[in-house]
Amino acid sequence: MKLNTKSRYAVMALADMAVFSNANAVSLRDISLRQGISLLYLEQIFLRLKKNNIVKSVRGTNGGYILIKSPKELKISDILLALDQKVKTIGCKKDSKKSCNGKSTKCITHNFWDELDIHINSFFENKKLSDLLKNKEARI
Amino acid sequence: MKLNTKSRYAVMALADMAVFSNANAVSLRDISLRQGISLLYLEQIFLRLKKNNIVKSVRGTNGGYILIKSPKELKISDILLALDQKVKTIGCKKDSKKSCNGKSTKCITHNFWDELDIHINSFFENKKLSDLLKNKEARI
DNA sequence: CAAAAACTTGACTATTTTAGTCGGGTATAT
DNA sequence: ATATACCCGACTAAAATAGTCAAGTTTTTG
Ligand code: FES
Ligand code: FES
Repeated sequence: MKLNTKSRYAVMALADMAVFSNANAVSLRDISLRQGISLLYLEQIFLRLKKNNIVKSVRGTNGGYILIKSPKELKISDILLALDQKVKTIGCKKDSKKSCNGKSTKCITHNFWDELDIHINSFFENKKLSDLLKNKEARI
Repeated sequence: MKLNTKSRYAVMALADMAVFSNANAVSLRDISLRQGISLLYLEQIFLRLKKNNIVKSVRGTNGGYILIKSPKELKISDILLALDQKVKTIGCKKDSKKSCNGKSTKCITHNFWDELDIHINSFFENKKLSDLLKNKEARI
């Protein structure tokens, strides 16, 4: 039950932006240096963040990325969604007629996994990017 | 963010046992047929459940497995633990001196992931196997 | 204008993890 | 005896993941 690194880095990078942008664009190069994440990897991640309207870009010298929403408004669930990091603890589709084992009825554990998904998703729904910044001592 | 099938099948199989055992041992063959899980795979799973004292076995004809605790007492977290399905949403070790990016201080997001782990683990801690059986209509 | 900074994009690959199988056991009830 | 059912380590194919590469385009600044 692990989160993939793409999502982890995305949250990390956006948190970095929230701290270090002073209404300026933040370049991936700077984030890469501060957070120790590969620049090439960040590019790939920000491509998706941009496509999903989490950030907007400024090209050219002194360019970089800018958060579209304020950290107080940006939900962690928005970030994960942008990276296709769905919280689906099992493969069985909620709306499909087929159960996880190919039978026509839902299996004995189905409702339980549904509850789990809701439990986890609500955590991400209720957390804002700004919530991560509260104890700034923890920052690098 | 997915649960692996081993854990999923383990919960499913144990729920099956809770429903169909009448103080008798339940054979893997029966579980396999009822739940549509490969017998060979079940054997591998129950090996671990046995080693971790979730079930005990009865060999020979009419043998099978028996739940050690009652479904009311068996926590889902116990089951996951038996299968090494740790809920560790990131790789960073809690107690280690090293952060996720190799630096000596904890990264900006560290506490957040810790909270997430606690959130998910408490869900599994508070659910008992018997909780899955409440709406028996859902069973196959 | 030239050059550097920085974003854009798709494709590509090595590694790791996962899911599931195989083969050859051993114990026990009837 | 023999069928049933647990025991156990090793093995493999397929999928997911993490991360790289190559070849751009755009904009600022000297
Ligand atoms: S039918 Fe949905 S999890 Fe089994
Ligand atoms: S230091 Fe623990 S998650 Fe980054």
